[in-house]
Amino acid sequence: MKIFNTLSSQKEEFLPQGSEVRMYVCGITPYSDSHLGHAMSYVLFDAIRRYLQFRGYRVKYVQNITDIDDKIIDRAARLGISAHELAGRYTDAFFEDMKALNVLPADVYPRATEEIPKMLEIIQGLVDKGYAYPAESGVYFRVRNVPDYGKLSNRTIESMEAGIRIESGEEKEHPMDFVLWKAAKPGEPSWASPWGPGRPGWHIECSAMSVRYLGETIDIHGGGQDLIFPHHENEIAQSESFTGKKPFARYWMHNGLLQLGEEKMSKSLGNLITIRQSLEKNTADAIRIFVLGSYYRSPLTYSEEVMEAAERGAERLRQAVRDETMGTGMEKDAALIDVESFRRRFIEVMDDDFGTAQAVATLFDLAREINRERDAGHNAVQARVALSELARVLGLTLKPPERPFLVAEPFIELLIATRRELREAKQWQLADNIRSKLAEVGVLLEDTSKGTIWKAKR
RNA sequence: GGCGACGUAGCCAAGUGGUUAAGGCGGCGGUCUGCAAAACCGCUAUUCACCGGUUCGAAUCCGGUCGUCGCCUCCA
Repeated sequence: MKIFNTLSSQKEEFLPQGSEVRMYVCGITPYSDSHLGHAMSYVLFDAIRRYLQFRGYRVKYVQNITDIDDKIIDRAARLGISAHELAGRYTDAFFEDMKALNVLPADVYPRATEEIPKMLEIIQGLVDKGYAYPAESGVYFRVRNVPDYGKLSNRTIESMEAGIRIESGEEKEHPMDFVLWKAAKPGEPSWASPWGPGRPGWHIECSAMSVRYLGETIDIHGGGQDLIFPHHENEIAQSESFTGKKPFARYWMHNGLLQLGEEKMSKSLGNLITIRQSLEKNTADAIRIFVLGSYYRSPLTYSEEVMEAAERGAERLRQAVRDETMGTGMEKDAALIDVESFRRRFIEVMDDDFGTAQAVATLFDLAREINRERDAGHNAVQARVALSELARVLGLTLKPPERPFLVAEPFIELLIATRRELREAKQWQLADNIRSKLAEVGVLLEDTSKGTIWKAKR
């Protein structure tokens, strides 16, 4: 298996340290609803995790929740609630979104506010070793003591100095130094520390959680490309300085960013589509096909049209696995489909840095084979089982979408029965009328050899 | 300005030195159907932004030009 490692800028053979893959993916800051950019990242890493398990690895997956930061504090103050309450609310919403997207839960979701002791331990260690220094406004990391600072984002301290503006009142020894511990301002939530009451800086939590739950060297560290600098660069600097062990993470994986129109979809720009908005119009399978239909390191542009295409594709796969359309008198599997070759192809493309786009294409090809056999009167059971199984590795359920007409179902069935009688009496006009009227209210009928089936139009 | 990514059919998107350039959506024609839908079959890029170069051979490597995007500040 090969993985593109941001650290080396090339594909490397994946060799985990042990039988259990230790994986850390940067999580959210819960101050508003999560958007499709988040969905992209977490769907991807979910697929990676599922694939590693499919290949026989045990995986320990940790994802942090940054439940204290400037934006949470600001937003909570404006709403007149506590930062804790606000963060809790959006963390719950995030979990709901993930569940709806069929993202498997992480093994641990550590929250920043619950990991303060470990952070203080690391900060103290960094101070003791001379990698950090306290000042009035907080404790800072001394970037110049790290000779290889910039190795992940491919930049040097010198090259960055040019564009840096030094703000007045800065207490930092060097403009690139970053804060580990922020001294509390009046009215802000704070925790006691040897340097006075305060709260953690942004990067320290990931180091603390990573080390605590996964050890000093982890296998895979993932996140969006927007985190490469400064977040992951600083994580490396502080973690490796603290533990004295390199590398902090053996494989750094970064997904490309979701674009909306001409720009990146992001909270700060405000041009976003939330996961729940998207789920109102599209199924989770469609969103996953949209995300996994291209190479994860490339940027992906959202549009209604592309989502619609993904939805139709999802429907096509569902059609192939469902058995309502299979006749009862069909021959069972004449072993006409070489299921193993599809499985091999799936593994081959996924082994090459998680080629999900080609994996999805493999699913479509298998679906076509299944449909072809069905048309020829063969019930390709094994192939359909394989399609479901491989789809599940990508987190696709291929289950029919929820039918939103629960109460109306008996009436729909009644209309279908009436229409059947009309068709038997060759009252085509009336029968067609029922079909088109139902279509107008979002119920699509299909007359198959086994009878009429219906589905809800999304 | 520095670092990085990218430009493949109407749209999305694989492929990164050598058989007919994956797959999805859309479109057109056909099969099936009372008609549809779904499904299947066929067609839909002699060509991979442009210009040079290397090579027996390049979408794939090198140089240049044009264009798009990201990061360098909070962000998946």
